[in-house]
Amino acid sequence: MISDKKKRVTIKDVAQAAGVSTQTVSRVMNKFSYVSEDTRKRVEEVVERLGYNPSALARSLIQRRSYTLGVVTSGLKHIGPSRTLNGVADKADELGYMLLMKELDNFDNSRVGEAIDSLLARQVDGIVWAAPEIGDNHSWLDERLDRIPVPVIFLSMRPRKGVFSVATDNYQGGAMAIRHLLGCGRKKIGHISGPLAWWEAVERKRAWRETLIEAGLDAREEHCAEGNWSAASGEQAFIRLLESYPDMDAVFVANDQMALSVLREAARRGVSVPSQLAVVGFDNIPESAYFHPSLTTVFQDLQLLGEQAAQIVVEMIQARQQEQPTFAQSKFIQPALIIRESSQ
Amino acid sequence: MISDKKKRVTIKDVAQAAGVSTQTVSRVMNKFSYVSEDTRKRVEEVVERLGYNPSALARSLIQRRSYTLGVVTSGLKHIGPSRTLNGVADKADELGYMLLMKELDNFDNSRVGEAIDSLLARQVDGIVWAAPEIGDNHSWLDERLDRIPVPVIFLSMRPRKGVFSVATDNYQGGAMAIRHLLGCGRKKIGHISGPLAWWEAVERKRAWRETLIEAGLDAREEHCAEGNWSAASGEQAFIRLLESYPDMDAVFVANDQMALSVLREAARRGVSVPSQLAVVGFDNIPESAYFHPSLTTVFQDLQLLGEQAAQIVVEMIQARQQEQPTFAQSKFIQPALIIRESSQ
DNA sequence: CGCTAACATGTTAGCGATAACATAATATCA
DNA sequence: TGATATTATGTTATCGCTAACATGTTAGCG
Repeated sequence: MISDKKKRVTIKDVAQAAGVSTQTVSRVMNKFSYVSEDTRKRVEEVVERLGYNPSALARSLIQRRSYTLGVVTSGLKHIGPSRTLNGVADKADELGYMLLMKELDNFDNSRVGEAIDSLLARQVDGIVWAAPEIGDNHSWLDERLDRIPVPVIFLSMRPRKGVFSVATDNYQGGAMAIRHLLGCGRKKIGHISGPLAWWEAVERKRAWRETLIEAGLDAREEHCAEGNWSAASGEQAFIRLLESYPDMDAVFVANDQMALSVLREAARRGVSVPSQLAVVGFDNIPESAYFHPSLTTVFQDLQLLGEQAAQIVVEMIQARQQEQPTFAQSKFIQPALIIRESSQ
Repeated sequence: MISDKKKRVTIKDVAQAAGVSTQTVSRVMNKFSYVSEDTRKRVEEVVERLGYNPSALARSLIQRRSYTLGVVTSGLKHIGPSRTLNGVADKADELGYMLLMKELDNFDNSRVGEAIDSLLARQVDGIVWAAPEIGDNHSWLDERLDRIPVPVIFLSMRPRKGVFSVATDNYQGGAMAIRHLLGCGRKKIGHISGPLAWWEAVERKRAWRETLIEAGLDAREEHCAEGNWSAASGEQAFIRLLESYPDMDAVFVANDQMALSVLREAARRGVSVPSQLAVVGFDNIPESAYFHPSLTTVFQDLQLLGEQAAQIVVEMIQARQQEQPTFAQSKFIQPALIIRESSQ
């Protein structure tokens, strides 16, 4: 295989071949400026013939904008984050932006600065921070955020004053699940939470506790077990919960994967779902409709979450372009309860 | 919120503040060149103080390389493609590359040119084509590929002469599944395939047919039903298959999601798995270990697939840099059989 | 017919960095 | 001690494009 040493076709080559200035070629490529029909035709022909593809890089450099968004993700191997990324990608594409990705797994705060710098070095016009809030992994924000010269939007983050964010309304989702179980006549509702370092897990658990208390029922710590989102951890948590809360008649599980384990372990032990134990999950992964029994769950639209994030950050970019002020907002996306066999 | 109108700190600002030339600053930033200890200190201090972050854009322009890979993905909302992307991202990060993403769902070949151009316009050093081969969606390759001036590697594509590719060995995976079932004494093995426009689905089906024939057994068209990878389609396919092949004693299902439906539908109809019907899936999604019964499946390492792709494309880039020739190769990654309850 | 407005094109400068070359000071060695 | 190598720094010319300004040409109007 012979390596092609063909040089890149530049605007100069086109200009020369068409017998015009580079500026004229630039005008043809970017429309909306005075070029005679005649010249336009001629230039377009040359462009076609030489296969000219303008360097977005050079353009970004002079225009000081790249039509590129930076996306910081984490846990991409899980379905949730990749759904979100998909939403961001779709909307960005629709709005004429590309995505520059930075995966940031198990990160300590020291790697954050690096990640941001590497995005900014490439002139991204805005940043979508799609790594979830875990422990204090967003603490860098206080001292670093206002030194970032482009708009940033955060996903799945606890609302903060002066910061743009979008998240599923985890509290509402949890409350819906519990109210549904209450509506089905259940009174002893346990909870298998996600890892409580996660903001989202805390919110779902808080919804469980507060909704039960509002209804005048018990929500003690022994009625709850903590998992780490994985099916394996769900099994363990369920086993512990069965011991600490033996007469429980329903369980709200913080995600579908752990709920799957609950269904299986219940089947194994001859605990009948839903008659003896009602189960409600969270997420609505595609498989959950095909669990046995099918799983009642809280649907969160992560695709939409991503789309909204991209939309908002682009609006922020445009506002800044036009020197309009923007006002930080924390947006919530409402989840929906999907009732299936496991709860009734 | 007042918008910061602070200008970007450039190499010139640093040079001026430190009382040296921009070239010297450049030398300090890039190491490995003669700079006195004294000057280096001074410049580094200024860099720190002003918060200078060199423009990768400007550097890319003059160096004609961006340390960025283009990734073309498809179906990111599914777990498979995002696992692969995760692999690419991890390895790219490790090798000092960033990722410029282009999502290409339901694409016709006309959008392909656009996608490639938009990546090339941003000077990507290489391209990872992670959109699977479906129908003739790779036909553009013949006439376009050698006009792409950077290395390209294709994932999950039928091997082609003169083209770099990496894929799971789907045929081997299928063969493993069938041989395992034969080893368990099954003789009437049905198949639920993926959509046969997909190369991967075709390979798995071919493995089913040929392995059975090698063993002197039947593999007729009525023993097979086609799904579209989704759990819903799996259910339908299984129902059809039960009619066209009523005395089947095992079924090889082309992915785990469809296999999940098979397990559920079997349970519903009182068909006992594995005693009456053995089931083997493909993929090893995390949930499959927690199906009831747990699912025997063929594990394909998509993370590794992505990593290998990134690794190879970077090697190609380096080879080209040093004007070494490269020789196209089609690489296969071996899957592994994971035996669980559903087959024995 | 002269004056302005709209159209059409070209020229120059510069985005922010590095390559390539030039220069000067110091160190090393025959 | 002069020649050569090493170290340290600066100058100039791009990379490929567009902004900003300049200049000409044609059309429209009172």
